[in-house]
Amino acid sequence: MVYRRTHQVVKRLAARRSAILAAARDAAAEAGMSAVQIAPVAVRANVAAGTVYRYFPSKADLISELIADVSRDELAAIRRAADAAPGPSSALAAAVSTVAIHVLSQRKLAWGILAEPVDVDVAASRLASRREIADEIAGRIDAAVKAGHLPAQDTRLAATALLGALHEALVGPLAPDNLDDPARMRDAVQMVTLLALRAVGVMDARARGLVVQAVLPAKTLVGA
Amino acid sequence: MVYRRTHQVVKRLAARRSAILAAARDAAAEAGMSAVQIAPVAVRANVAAGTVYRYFPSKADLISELIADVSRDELAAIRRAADAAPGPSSALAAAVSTVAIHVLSQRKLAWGILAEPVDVDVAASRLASRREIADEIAGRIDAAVKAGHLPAQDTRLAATALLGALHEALVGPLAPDNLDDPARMRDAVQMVTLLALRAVGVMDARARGLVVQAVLPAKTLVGA
DNA sequence: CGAAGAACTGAACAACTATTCACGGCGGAA
DNA sequence: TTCCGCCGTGAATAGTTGTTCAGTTCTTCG
Repeated sequence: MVYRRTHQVVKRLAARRSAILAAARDAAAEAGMSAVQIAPVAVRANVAAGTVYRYFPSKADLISELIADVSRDELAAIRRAADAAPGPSSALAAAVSTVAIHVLSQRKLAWGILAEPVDVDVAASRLASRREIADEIAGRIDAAVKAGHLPAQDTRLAATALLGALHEALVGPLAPDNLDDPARMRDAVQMVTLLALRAVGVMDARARGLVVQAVLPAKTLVGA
Repeated sequence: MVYRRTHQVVKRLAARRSAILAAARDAAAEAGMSAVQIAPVAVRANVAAGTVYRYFPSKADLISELIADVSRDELAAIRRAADAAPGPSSALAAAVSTVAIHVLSQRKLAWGILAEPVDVDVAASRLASRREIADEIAGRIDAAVKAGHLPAQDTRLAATALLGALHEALVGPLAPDNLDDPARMRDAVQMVTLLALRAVGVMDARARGLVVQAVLPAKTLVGA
C-alpha cells in the first residue's frame, strides 16, 4: 500500500470532526436544534455537505453525539458542584442551582438539547442523557433522605419533576424574557432552587441557607 | 343570485369543520402532533385533502385551533375543580391535581399539545394557551398567599415551574411507563400534587389533607 | 516524480408533505 | 326544470432537506 494515515492526518481528521461538532453546537446555541441542518453546519465548519457524511453516518448520529457531549459536560459540572458541598442537603442544593445556572447561560442550546422537537432517531440518545442527569439528582435526593434531612419519597419521580420545573421556569416559552440580566438571573436561580428544595421537603428556614450557599460557588461554573 | 347558504348547509359545513378538528385531535391523541398531517386527517374525516383547505387556511391554523380547543377544555376543568374547593389552598390543590389527571388520561395528546415540536407558526397559539393556564394557576397561588396560607413569592414563576414539574414527571419521556394502571396513576397524581404544593410552601401536614381532598373529586373530571 | 488510494466536493437525487387548482357535481332559487 | 355558483375532489405542484456519488484534489511512499 502506498498510502498510510500519518499522525498528522489523523490529527487533522480529528480536528475536522470536532469542527463539525462545534459548528453544530454553535448553530444549536444560536437558533435551536432546527438550525442544525447539514448544509448550514457544513458551511460553518468550512466543509462540503458530503464531507459531514464522512464523519457522521447520518444527521441523527451527529445530533446524538452533540447531545451526549453537552450532557456529559453538564453532568460533570453537577457532580463537581455537589461533591464540593459539605452535606447531602447542600449537595442537592448545589446540584439544582448548577443546572439552573447552566441552563440559563445557554438558553437556546438548553432548549434544543432538552425539549425541542427532534427526529425520532435521536430521541433515544436524548433520553439516555436526560436519564443520567435525572439519576444523578435522584441520587442526591436519596442521600438527603437517608441522612434524615428529607421525608421518604419516590426519588426518581421527584428528580424528574425538579428538572421539569427548572427547565420550564427558566428556558421554556413562558420563562421571563429578561433573564440575561445577571441580577435577574441570580434572582431566578434562587427562586427556582428554593422552590425545588421545598418540593422535596426541605424546611423553609434551612432552605434559605442552602440556597445562598449553593448559588455562590456554583456561579463560578458558568464559564465551564 | 341563485345560490344562498341555507340553514341546513350551514349546519353541514359546521359539522364537517368539527369532523376535521376531531380527526386532527384523534390523530394527535393516537400518535402525537407529528401525525397531524393533512392527508391522514382528511382520510379520518372522510374528506379529500383539498377540502381541509376550505375550512382551514393552513395546517398551522388547524393545529392552532386544535390546541386552543384542548386548552379551553382544560382551563374550564381547572376552574370547575378549583371553584368547587372550600378554600384557596384546596382550590390550588384541586387545580394542580386536575391538570395532573387530565394530562395522564391523554398522555400522547398532552405531549403533543404541550411539548412536541411544531411548526413555528403554531408556537404563538400554543404559547397563548399555555399562558392562560399558567395564569390561572398563578391566580390560585396568589389567592392562597393573600389568605396567608403560603409565603409571598413570584407566583408566575412558581406556576410555570409547577406546570413544568407536572408535565415532565407525568408525560415527559422520563415519566414512568406504567401510568395507565389506575392505581399507579392515582399514586403518581398524589405524589406530584404533594410535590407541587410543598414547592410553593404548603406545610407538610396540611398538604396531605389537601391532596386527598383534591384528588377524589377531580377524578370525576377524567371523562369530561 | 508518479502511482495508489484516501479525503473532499457539490450538484443531483430522493423522500416527504403542505398547498394549489381545474374540474365534476350537488344545492338552491326562479 | 334549469341555471348559477359554491362545495368537494385528488392528482399535480412546489419547497424543503437529508443523502448519495462520480469526479477532483490531496497525501503518502517507492
